[in-house]
Amino acid sequence: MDERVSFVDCADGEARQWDHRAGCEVRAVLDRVGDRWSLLALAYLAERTHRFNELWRKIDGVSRRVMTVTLRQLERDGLVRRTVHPTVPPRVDYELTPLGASLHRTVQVLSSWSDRHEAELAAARATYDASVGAA
Amino acid sequence: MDERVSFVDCADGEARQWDHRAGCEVRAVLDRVGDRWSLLALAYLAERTHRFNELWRKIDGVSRRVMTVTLRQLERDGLVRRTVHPTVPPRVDYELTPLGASLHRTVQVLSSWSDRHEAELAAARATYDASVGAA
DNA sequence: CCGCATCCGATAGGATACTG
DNA sequence: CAGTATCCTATCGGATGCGG
Repeated sequence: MDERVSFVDCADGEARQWDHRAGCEVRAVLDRVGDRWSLLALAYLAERTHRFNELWRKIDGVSRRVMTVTLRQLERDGLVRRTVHPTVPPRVDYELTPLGASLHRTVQVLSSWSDRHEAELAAARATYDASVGAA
Repeated sequence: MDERVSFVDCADGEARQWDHRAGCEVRAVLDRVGDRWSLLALAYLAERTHRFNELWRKIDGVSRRVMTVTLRQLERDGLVRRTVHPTVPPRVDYELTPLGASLHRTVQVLSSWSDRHEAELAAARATYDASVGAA
């Protein structure tokens, strides 16, 4: 039997910056959407197309610079389509690609897990912290 | 109809450092296992119980300090159980809790998505980079 | 309106040396 | 063996101001 669990071992067709099979598959996703804002942007765009400022205001808390960077990364990965309307003033629409929608749906599974188990996590933390404080 | 997608809107029973409904549920998970090593540790522990150095050597690339911190966090969240054997030399076993195993299984869904779509992601990036280089 | 450039602080995480 | 302590760097992301 294999000594490694599935997503640990991987084909690593293309070398990553962190070599030696570092949980390649999941990491590939997490390295993209594991940051603070990507998933949130994905979520809003899953509803409907948004303009830049529109999205920026909804996510309020992110700086414009980071909003831009985030969207660019998502665009680069083919998760989001960016459409520039050459009007005055300029108008840029962001919408999910089918790939992005697919990822969004997949992430909901994690979201759902979190939802179902957040009480357990909180309880575990409380127990742990108590035992540490007692010690 | 609701203007927000499910995991964007949340009860936020407990305030987070980043207020205003920041994709709470997914973030709750990602804030724990979204780092560089947690998922990898989870993966190895899903195979079987490991001793500290055993795990540390497998994940090779992580420093001992960070390995410790990572495992402590997982323990605090109730995902990993830490057992100290009062022997000489000391021996500490780490194993997944049922909750940890559950999370691991859930994360595999993401892993699987990444597996199925990594080609598309790579293609999208290639296209994007080419169009940027051409411009 | 959109987004880039610059600056700057916070933090994750690596290297190394030391301890029970 | 299983950590802890200290130091240090790299990266992320916020603030602000300019430019098309």
